[in-house]
Amino acid sequence: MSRKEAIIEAATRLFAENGFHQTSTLDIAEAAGVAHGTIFYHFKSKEGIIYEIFRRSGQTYVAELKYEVGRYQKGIEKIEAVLRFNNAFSRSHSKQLLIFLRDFPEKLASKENKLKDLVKATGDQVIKIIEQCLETGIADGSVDTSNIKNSAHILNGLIFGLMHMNLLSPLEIPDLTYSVDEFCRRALAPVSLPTNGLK
Amino acid sequence: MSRKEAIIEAATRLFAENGFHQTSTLDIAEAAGVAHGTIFYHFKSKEGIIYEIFRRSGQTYVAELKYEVGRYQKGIEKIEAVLRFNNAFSRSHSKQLLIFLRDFPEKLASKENKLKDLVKATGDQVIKIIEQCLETGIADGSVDTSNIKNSAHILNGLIFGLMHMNLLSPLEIPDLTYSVDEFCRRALAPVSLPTNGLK
Amino acid sequence: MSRKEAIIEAATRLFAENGFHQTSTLDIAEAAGVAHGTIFYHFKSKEGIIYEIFRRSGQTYVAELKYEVGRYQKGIEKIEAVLRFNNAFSRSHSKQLLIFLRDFPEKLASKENKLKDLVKATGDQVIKIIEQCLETGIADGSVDTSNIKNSAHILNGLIFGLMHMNLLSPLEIPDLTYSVDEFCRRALAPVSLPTNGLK
Amino acid sequence: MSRKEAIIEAATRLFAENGFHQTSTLDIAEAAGVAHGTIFYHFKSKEGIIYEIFRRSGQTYVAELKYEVGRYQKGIEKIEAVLRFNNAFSRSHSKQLLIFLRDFPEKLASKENKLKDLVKATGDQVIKIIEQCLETGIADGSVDTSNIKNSAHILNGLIFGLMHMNLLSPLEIPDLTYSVDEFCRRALAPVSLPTNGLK
DNA sequence: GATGAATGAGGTTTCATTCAT
DNA sequence: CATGAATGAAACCTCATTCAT
Repeated sequence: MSRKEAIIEAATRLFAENGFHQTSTLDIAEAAGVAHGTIFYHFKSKEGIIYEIFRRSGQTYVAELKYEVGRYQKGIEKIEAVLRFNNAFSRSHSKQLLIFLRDFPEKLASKENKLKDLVKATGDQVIKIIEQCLETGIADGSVDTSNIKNSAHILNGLIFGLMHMNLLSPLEIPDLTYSVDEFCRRALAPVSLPTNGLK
Repeated sequence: MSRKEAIIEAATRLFAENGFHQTSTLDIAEAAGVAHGTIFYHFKSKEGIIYEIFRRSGQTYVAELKYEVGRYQKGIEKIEAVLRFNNAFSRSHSKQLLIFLRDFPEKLASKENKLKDLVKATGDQVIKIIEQCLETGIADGSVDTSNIKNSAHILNGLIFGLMHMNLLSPLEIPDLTYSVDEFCRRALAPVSLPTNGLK
Repeated sequence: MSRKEAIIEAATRLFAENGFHQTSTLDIAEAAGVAHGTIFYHFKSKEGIIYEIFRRSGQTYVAELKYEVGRYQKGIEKIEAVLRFNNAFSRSHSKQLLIFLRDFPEKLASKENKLKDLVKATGDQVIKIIEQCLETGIADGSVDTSNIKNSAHILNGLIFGLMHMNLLSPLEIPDLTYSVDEFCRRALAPVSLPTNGLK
Repeated sequence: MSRKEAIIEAATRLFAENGFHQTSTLDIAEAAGVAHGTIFYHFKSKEGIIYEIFRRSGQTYVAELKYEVGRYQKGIEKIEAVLRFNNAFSRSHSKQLLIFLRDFPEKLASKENKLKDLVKATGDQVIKIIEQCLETGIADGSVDTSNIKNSAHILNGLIFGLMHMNLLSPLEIPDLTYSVDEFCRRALAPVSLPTNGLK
C-alpha cells in the first residue's frame, strides 16, 4: 500500500474512532507509519485528507446507489431498493459515514468551502436519483405523491435522520429496517380509493 | 442582564455563527463585554457553556412540545402538532438548534460525556411523547401502525433529518411543511383496505 | 473556632496533603468553610498563611526543645534528648514539618523574603541550644569534640536529613531511632583513651 | 550545541537561579534561543525537562561515586571517599543539586510520579554503595557498627542534610569538611576495646 | 519522493488578589 | 468582619504547517 493510501486509511480509522478534531496530523502519521511531513507532501492540509475521504465515499455511494436502483423496474421497488441500500451502505462504510455525520457538519460553519461544494454536488445527484424513482413509480402506478421534488427531499431527510440515529444517537434505537420500509410504502402508496368503493 | 447571561447569549450567537471550535473563549468574553476570567468564574470550562445552552433549550423544547401536544385530542392531530411545533421551534430557536445539529455530534466522539447524557435524557422524553401521541391515535382510530415504538423513532428520525436539512444542508431545500404533514398522515392513516378486500 | 483559625487549620492540612502550589486559596476557603475573600481579610497573601504556620510551629519547636533539654543534667543526655525530641516532634507535628521540608525550600529561591528571615532566626536558636548542650557535655566530661560550633551544625544537619528521609524520601527507611542515638553517642564520646589501654 | 542541549542548559541555570515554579517555559525558550514550541517538541512537558536534568545528574552521581569508592581498599577510607566526593559533587554540580534539594521535594506531593521513581532508583543504588563500604570496613576491621543498613541510611541522611545546609540554609554554615570526616570516623571506629583491655 | 526538526500563533484554564457591598 | 463576583496576567501546551536536507 502506498504511503498516500496508508495515510487515508489511518485517517479514516482515527477520525471515525476519535473525531476529526481529536485526531492530530501527528497521530495520523504515526498510525500510517509515515513521517509527519509526508502527510503534507501528499495533502495540502489536514482538511485535504477529509476532503479526499468524502470524495471517494461520495463517488462510491452514488455509483452503487445508481446500480441498485437500476436493478428494479417498478418505482416503489426502486424506492425500497434505495432504503435497503442505505442500510447496507451504513454498515459497509460505517467509518466514512460516521465522519460524514459527525465531523462534516462542523465544516459548514465557514462560508466558503470546497467540502461544502463537494457534498452539495453529491447531494444533488442523490436527490435526482430519488426523483427519478418516484417518477417511474408514478408512471407505473406504484407510487402516488402530489409533489415529486418534495417527496424526494423528505425521503432524503428521513434516510439521513435514520442513519444519524443509528450511528450517532445516544438513544437506544430498535431495528427499524422493516418498519421504515412499511412507513414509506404507505406514505407513497396510491390512494386506494378504498372508502370510495364502500359507498 | 447579569454577566452570566451575557456570556450565554454571546456564546450562543458566536457558536451559531462561527461554530464551537471556531469561537474562542476570548471571543466570547469580548462579545459579552466581560473579562476573560469571568467566563471561568461562571462556567467550569468552555464545554460548560455549551452544556448550559443545551440544558436550557432542551428543557424549553420538551416543555413547549408537551404543551402543544396537549392542545389536541385526536392522535393524528397531536402528531401533526408535533410536526408543526418542530417547524416553529427550528425558527424560534434556530441558533440553539444549529449548534445542536452542527457542533453537538462531534462531542459524541468521546465516550464519557455529560453532554451525551443530557441529550439522551431529553431524547428519551421526546420519544415517549411521540409514543403517547401514537397510542392516543390508535385508541381513537385516527392512527394505524404495527409498531408504536418503531414509528416513534421513525418520526423522530424524520424530524431530525428535516431540521438538519433546513438548517445545515448545502442543498436548496423547498418548503416541505405541507408535504411532510401529508407524508406522515398517509403513512399513519388507518389502512383503508377494508373495501379493497371487499371486492 | 474563629474563621482565622479555621483557615490556618485547613491550610495546614491541605498544604501537607497536596503541597503548597497544588493548593489554591479557593480550596482553603472551601475546606475552612469561609468565603474566598475572608482569607485576604485575615492574611495579606497566600504566603502569609504559610508564614503564620511556620511562625507558630517554629515557636513551639524551640520552646519544647528548650524544655526537653532542660530536663537533663549531663551534656550527652541533653544531646540524646534533642534527638528523641525531634523524633517525637516529627510525629506530633508531621503536617507542619512536611510543609517545612517540602514546600519551604522552594521559597528560598527569591532573595528577599520574610519567610527566610523567620527560619533563619529559628535555626539560629536551635544551633545555640545544641551548642549549649555540647558545652555542658564537655564541661561534665560526657562529650568530647574538637569544635563545638561545627558539631552543632553537623548534628543539626543530621537531624534535618533524617527528618527529611522519614517524611519525604521515596526510599524505604528502617526505624533508625536507636541507631542514630548510638551513632551520635559514639561520635561524641570522649576518646576512650584507647591507646592508653594499649599501654 | 543542539537545541535540545541548549534547552537543558538554560533550564538548569534558570531553575537553579529562580526556582522551578518561578521559571516559565517561555523564559527557558528565550534563554535557550529557541522558539517556545521547540521545548515541547523535545520534551513532553515542563516536568519532562526537570526529569531529564535529574536523570542525567543521578547517573553521573552514581557513576562517579562508584569510581571514587573503588579507588580505596579499606572500608573507612571508602567512607571518607564518599564524604569527600559529595563535597566535591556539590560544588561541581551545584546547580543540579540545588534544583534537586529545592524543587524536587515539592514533586513528592503527588502520589504517582516518574520523578519519584527515578529518585528512588538512584537512592537505592547509593544506599547499596554505602552498605558495601561498611561491609568492607567491617571485614577489614576499619569499621564497627551494629547495623550496616541503618548506618548506611544515617550516613546518607547526614550527607543529604549537610548538602541541604550548604546549598540552601539561610543560616551561616562554617566549613564542616574536616569536622564531618572526624564525626563519622569516630562514630564508625571499631570500639577500641581499650578499656576492656584494661581488665 | 520523503523526512522530521523546528516553528509560533493561538487556545484554554488557573488563580491570587481586589473591592464594592 | 465578611463576602463573593470579577479580574487579567500569566502559565502550559497543542498542533498544523514549513522547509532544509
